[in-house]
Amino acid sequence: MPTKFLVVDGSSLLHRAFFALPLLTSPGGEFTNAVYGFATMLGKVLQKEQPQRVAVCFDKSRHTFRTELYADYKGQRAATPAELSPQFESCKQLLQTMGIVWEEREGFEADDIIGTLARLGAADKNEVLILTGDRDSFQLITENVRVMMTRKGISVTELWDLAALQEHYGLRPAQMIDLKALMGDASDNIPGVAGIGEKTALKLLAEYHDLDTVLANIENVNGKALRAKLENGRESALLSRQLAIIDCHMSGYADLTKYDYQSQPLAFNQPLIEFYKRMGFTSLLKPLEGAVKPAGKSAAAMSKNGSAKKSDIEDKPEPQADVAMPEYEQLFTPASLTQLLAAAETVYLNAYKDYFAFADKAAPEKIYVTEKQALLTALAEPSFGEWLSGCQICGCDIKPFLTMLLRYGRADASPRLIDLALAAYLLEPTAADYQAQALAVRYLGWPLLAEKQYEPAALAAYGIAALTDLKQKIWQRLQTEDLQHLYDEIEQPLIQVLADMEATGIVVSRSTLEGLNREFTQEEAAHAARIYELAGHSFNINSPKQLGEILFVELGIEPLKKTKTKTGFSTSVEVLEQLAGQYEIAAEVLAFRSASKLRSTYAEGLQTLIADDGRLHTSFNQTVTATGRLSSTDPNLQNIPVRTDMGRRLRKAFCASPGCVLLAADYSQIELRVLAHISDDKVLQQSFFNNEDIHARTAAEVLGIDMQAVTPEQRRNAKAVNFGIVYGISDFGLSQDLGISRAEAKAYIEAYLQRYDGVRHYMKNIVEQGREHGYVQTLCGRKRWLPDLHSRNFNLRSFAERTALNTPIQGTAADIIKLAMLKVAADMQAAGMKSKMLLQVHDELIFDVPLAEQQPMTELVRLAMESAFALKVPLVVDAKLGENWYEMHKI
DNA sequence: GCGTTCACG
DNA sequence: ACGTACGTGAACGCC
Repeated sequence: MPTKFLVVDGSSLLHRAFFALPLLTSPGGEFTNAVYGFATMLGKVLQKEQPQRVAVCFDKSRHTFRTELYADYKGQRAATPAELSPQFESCKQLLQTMGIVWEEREGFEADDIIGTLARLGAADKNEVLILTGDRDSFQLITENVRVMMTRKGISVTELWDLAALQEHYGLRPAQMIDLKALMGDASDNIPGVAGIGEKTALKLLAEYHDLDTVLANIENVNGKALRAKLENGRESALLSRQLAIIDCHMSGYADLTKYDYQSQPLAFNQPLIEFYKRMGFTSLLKPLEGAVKPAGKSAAAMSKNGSAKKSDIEDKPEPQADVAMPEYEQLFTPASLTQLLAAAETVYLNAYKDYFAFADKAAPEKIYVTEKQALLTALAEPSFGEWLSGCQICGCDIKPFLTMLLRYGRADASPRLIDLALAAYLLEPTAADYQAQALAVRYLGWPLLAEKQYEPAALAAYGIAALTDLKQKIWQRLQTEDLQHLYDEIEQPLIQVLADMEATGIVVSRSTLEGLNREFTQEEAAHAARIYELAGHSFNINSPKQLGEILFVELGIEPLKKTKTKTGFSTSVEVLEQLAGQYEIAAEVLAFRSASKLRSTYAEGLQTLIADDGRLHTSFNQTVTATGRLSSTDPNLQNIPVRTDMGRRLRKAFCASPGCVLLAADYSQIELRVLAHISDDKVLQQSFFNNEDIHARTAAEVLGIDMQAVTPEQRRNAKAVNFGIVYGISDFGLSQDLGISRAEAKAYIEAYLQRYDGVRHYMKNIVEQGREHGYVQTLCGRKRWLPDLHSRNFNLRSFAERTALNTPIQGTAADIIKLAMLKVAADMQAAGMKSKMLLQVHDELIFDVPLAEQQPMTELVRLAMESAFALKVPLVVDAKLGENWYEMHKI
């Protein structure tokens, strides 16, 4: 029985599929159309042909032996679209899950590997089938080698063998090379003979059989013009022939057994199911309906009728059950860790829950795991800290470990850091998970784990095992995406600064919070009592469902709005505010809610997180936001109330250390200044050069009046418009914000854009740019991918367009303050300041400052922040000093 | 675990 | 005609 060997041109098929199908995206936002097309085509052929061996070949880079021969080979070819490039990686993941081997080699094209494999595979009367999207491989056809080519997009495949070639071209396979040598190939930029196309070339080959004979008989060729063309094109034809010949004798492919392929029913290939789910290929999961699952939760569901429910497919990815865990040694006295890893220059670190896994990069198979408690004890060992400070740590999200070192014993620690989570964040800032296991799934094609089934210690070790390959892959991607400098110059150095801030913490007065708690509780009770009185009975005011029922059913108030899911009545502020004038109960609910929020989230909530040192140690997350901002959790110290006085009084609890004051330095209008720079809008820029009241100026411009004549209300409206511009304005949004009609809002926006022409152009250009590249960028080059700019869904597309407008502005502001933090930290160290940076609140930095350093710190911080980044307009910083975060006095 | 609400820039 | 402002995190109710 002869073997059937399927050899696939991966590069060609992906290109084919990419251009044939609309730009599809996965739930996670990755482009998927090419992979989808590839998967369906490959699936069909595997099904139909049942090959015993399969190999998929890819082009490696543009540089091949053909470009050595002829620099312009494929020279005119457009760059691979940004939406396609990442799909090659996804495609390789697909192949891995299917157990299919793929090949690529520097200096060669996919065709050369295909040719080599076809030659070897066809030996001993075995059969080879080449699946491709172009005609280049026709020259490889023999008795035993056939070519299957996709046509009409990807829906139809046609089979080419010796007979088909004879019928269509009247040629033998080897003559296909000569055909190309004569007629050239526009898509590969093979010149051929100028002025000779397919018709003439075929005629010549019919008469003279091959190129050499044609060239030897030029004088016999009919037609003077044609003879001249051939004479002039002789060299070009010979070169073209060289370029057209596929190299069928590459080394290293002799062992074909590595391509042995075992087809597996989808239901038994959990990694493939995960992959399809991740890609959103629901149609490819169809075969699962009615299929029997191998094991796991769904067994019970199937026992009744023998078929899995449809919901099994639509559920979240079901993780793989049986993955081999690496071996590791659990150390309960990790002082020995110092000895075990003492010689390591780079240490791999992976934390999972309260377990920390370590390994020496030079011998990564030896993994040690310790529990957090044991590690904390070990921190007291001087040698441990010394060793750590001298080595390099590589892992995912290293900051919590560093903060721990700084907080518990090793205040001097500053190891060099390679944080793959941060690197991956730059590549895909909207991903949900940057743990090593998750990155291994996305970047290495590892199967999704059923984490519940494993010990945390084993999972910590499992992540370690991925780090070597992840480092390679992610660094490579960082280079090709041109994001390395953001990692080197911003994110990586920021780790240490943030860890210092977290370890330091901010003093919070428990007694102040307790006092406020009593006050808020009283306030809350008073409003609750009045609400029950008005309602006629008591109920849970905090339940939007119960409240809606009381207001809009029992009391018969006309409902203004439904909740998003349309399951109930909306009781949001905007609704209640509209009702507050007419119904006392609405006003009371608003007051109740506000007191309730201040009590539960702040007065009580913050107290639970005060540490033994009397301070709050927040965590700044560096990989959460889509724009590059930081976020803060446990507790969130970036949303401490400020807008109402009642709430603002919470800030009295945030105090300077003894003998210190707090210094707060915030950027004035940083986002509008960034907009003035990016849009190059001269009116906006002039405002900042003149240090004007920016909102008053906007009102004056839009209304065509004098700045001095602007009323407070006019200024307020203009402010809303300025905010709207930064957010990616819509007339609806503005009308909601200002409580005006859409028509009025629209007129306002139009008037604004009349005066701010640069902004109008920015809004248009940035969306176009995003559509073209697939992403938008900040001034520092931070990227955000926006596949929905191509969506045919109006909603998704509009959202993406507003995001395209906002992200460069918000993200650049985020870049700037990060740079400022680095500069401030460096300058403080250089000046030997004892002050401490405590908090970052997006456009504001808070410091703990010894009394003696008030003056120099204020100057240092202002200077560093204002000079952190050179925009076309000045950056202006307002600074304040005070004993606590409430009483701050401008300086 | 998800939806609603509301605190911040 | 579509249904909307950008970016977060925490508490709470409810299933």
